[in-house]
Amino acid sequence: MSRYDFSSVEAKWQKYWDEHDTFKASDDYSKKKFYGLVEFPYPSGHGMHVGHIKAYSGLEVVSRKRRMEGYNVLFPIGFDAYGLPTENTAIKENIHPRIVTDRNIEKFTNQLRTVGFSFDWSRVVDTTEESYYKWTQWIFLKMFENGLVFRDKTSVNYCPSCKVVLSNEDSQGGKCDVCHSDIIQKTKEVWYLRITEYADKLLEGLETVDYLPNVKLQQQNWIGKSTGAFVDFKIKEQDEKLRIYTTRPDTLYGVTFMVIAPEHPIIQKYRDSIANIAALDDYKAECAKKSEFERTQLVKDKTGVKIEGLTAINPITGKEIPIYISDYVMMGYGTGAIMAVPAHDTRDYDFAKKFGIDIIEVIKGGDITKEAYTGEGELVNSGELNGLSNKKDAINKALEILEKLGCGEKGVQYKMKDWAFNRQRYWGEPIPIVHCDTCGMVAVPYEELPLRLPEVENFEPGTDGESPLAKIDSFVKCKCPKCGRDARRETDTMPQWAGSSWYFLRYCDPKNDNEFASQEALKYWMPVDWYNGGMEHVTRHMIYSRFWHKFLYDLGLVPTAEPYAKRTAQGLILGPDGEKMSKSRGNVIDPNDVVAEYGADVLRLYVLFMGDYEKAAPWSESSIKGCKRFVDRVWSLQDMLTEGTEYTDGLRSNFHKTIKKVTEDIEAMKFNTAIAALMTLINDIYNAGSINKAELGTFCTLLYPFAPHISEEIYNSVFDTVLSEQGWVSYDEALCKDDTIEIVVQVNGKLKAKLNIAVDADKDSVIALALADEKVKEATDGKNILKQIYVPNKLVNIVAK
RNA sequence: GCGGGUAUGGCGAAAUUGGCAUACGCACCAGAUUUAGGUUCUGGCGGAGCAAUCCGUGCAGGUUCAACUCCUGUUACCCGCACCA
Repeated sequence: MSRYDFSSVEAKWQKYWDEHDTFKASDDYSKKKFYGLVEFPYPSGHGMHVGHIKAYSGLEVVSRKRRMEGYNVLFPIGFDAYGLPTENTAIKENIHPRIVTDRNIEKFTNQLRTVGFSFDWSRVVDTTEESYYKWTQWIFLKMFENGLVFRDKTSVNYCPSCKVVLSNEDSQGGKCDVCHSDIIQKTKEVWYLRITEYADKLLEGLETVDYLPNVKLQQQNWIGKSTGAFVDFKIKEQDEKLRIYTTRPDTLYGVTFMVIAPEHPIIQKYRDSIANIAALDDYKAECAKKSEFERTQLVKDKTGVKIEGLTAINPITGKEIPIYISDYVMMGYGTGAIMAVPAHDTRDYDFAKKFGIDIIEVIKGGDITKEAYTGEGELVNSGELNGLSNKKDAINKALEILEKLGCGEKGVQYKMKDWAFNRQRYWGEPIPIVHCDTCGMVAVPYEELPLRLPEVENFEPGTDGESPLAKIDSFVKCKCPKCGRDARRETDTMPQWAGSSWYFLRYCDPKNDNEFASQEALKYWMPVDWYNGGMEHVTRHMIYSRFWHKFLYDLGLVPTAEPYAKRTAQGLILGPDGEKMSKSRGNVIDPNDVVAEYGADVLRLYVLFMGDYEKAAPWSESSIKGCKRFVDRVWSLQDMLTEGTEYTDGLRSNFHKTIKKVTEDIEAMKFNTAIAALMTLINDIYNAGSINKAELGTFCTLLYPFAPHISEEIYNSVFDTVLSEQGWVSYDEALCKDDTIEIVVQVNGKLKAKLNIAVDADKDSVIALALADEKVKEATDGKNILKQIYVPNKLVNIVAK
């Protein structure tokens, strides 16, 4: 057999699949279905790197296997094409983002096709197409209609480099998600989606889905539900109450001061009666200047200013308590005010030490002269709460007292905040709202959707966070849909997460002009049976899309409460240097180069063989050669081909075992060991010296999900039929076992001998055989045999002393 | 600081979940084929030792006939959140 010419074979089968619609999902809703979803890419100008290939290869293998198992498979792909990098390229090269997007999508498409992924190319979605974003706007208006959209003027995350307002999810770690600049806080009126309204549903829904434990946990932590109490403290000098949130109302007797955020409105309200208002203003201004990063670096060194002129009264003890402002209390969480219990909270403790405030122990167990005690213990110095040592009981009792006094109640808080939903940029979906002086905010009528993105000369954002759309008079000036008077259009656009929040629904029915997808299609295809993607999206895209989905579910527009039944994640491919792949490090591996040198099958095999699918692993230029050799050895199997319609005796159990292993490993995403099993099998075949037709057919089938091109080619040349149109192979559990088996004989746990025995031999005969062994005799000579352990088909252990 | 994870040959990694530690691949060594090899094939390959044997899964203990696997403690690295009251 001549050398394997991978490039012509791969091109041949890609053409065949394309022409025969091999991977097109059928509209026959009577079949059993499988919906496998991978995160659609953002088509950047750099093209894909091998990390994308790994991300898609997992479900690619599963999907190919599922089709052979008789499922109607939906395995779609699309492009999440709105976003800043495209717009920045457009500005730099002075061309329209549409052109940049089309160019990039073409590049990505070519790359994906070169690798031979079995996507249904007839269902491609592009979030920037009118036929798609029309429905993104439509869902937004539904939310608007249902009170989930609002505007608020508060402190927001702002990226000075990108010149946009960012959501909390987009500014994790105090850095901009797009350009990694430091985020600053700015007071601005922005749009919000009321995602917090769905916090409980998002949390509860996690109980019903099959996500990786890690994915669930990160979402739980991100939502960050905490239960506690709101407590009202009277202000001595005013007819006013200061409301705080605490998780430990049982420590109320230990409160020796209070802290409110520098931005707390009560300061403005009573500024005339605060003696040191100038000092408070100065402190507040200083805090505003600090970046998120600086604020978190100063954890130990607490700062703050005492308010002269406002004093709180402890509702339970009646004691007077001073109030401070400090930046360790955030306006964005709870009520922006806390009761400080320095004896039992490390932050309050640090603050009290610095400002010389009393520290009163109310929970026994620690040494509060040294540090705050945050553990559990018996309550002391706490009036009627004294003696309680169970935390839960103490909290309930405290709540009871507060409720009786009418100055407190149970409360729940979430770390998750409402979703800042607008960006001051061009390349996004226009927000379909009109501002009318008479009617306020008015929705663009549904029949006018899509509200098209207008043509612009200049995509540069304005200096003070103003969208480029604001400069287009013809876009901005409009009539109010309600009253017909002159009005202004909203000029901000949606964040890039909008389009990806429902794309999996569109795949079910991508060409529909009347609905975002038909109920019939949704009922059949949803939920997504298996979703695979990156860990970096579990607290952004996944939370957002689950929120949109749950909203649509509440309106009766989608059939399932959760969009994804199962979610897994792939590990990163690191550069050959072990560092994260990035353009700046220059360690990016281009899949096109790999395909050109080794072929698509080798690339596909290698990204799955390199290690545990869920773990990060560095790319190795030399290791990939092992996969290349394997593919060449597969090709050479044709040289040892013999006739035969059944497995030969010497290889029968090897084949059954390998079918079982590969079948199970694919389901468990253990692709590396599945491929290793195929390598072991081919070594066995080489040792046997020949392979018959039946065996080669099975081998090609097992290899097909991983390396479909060479599998199709060999199978086709041997059987003259097309492998991708055949079924999956089965195995017989009984035939996975050999007739005789090697078991281990140990004496006192140390390996002494190996025995070949019949499978399922009885205990007595095996032990007799073991005791007869020379080495065993030697090791047990002159000793008492205390115990004989026999694990069937595994080992014998003789315990002797 | 809190939460989660990982640690096994020179390297990437396996181990039926308590039962032969290192499958499979890379690298390396030896032999064969080849005019030649960044080809192919065969064999070897945890450490020490001539050997029998001993030691060996981050470290220290423990449970067990038997521990990479379970328990206690500890160290290092990675990821997520981070003054969340």
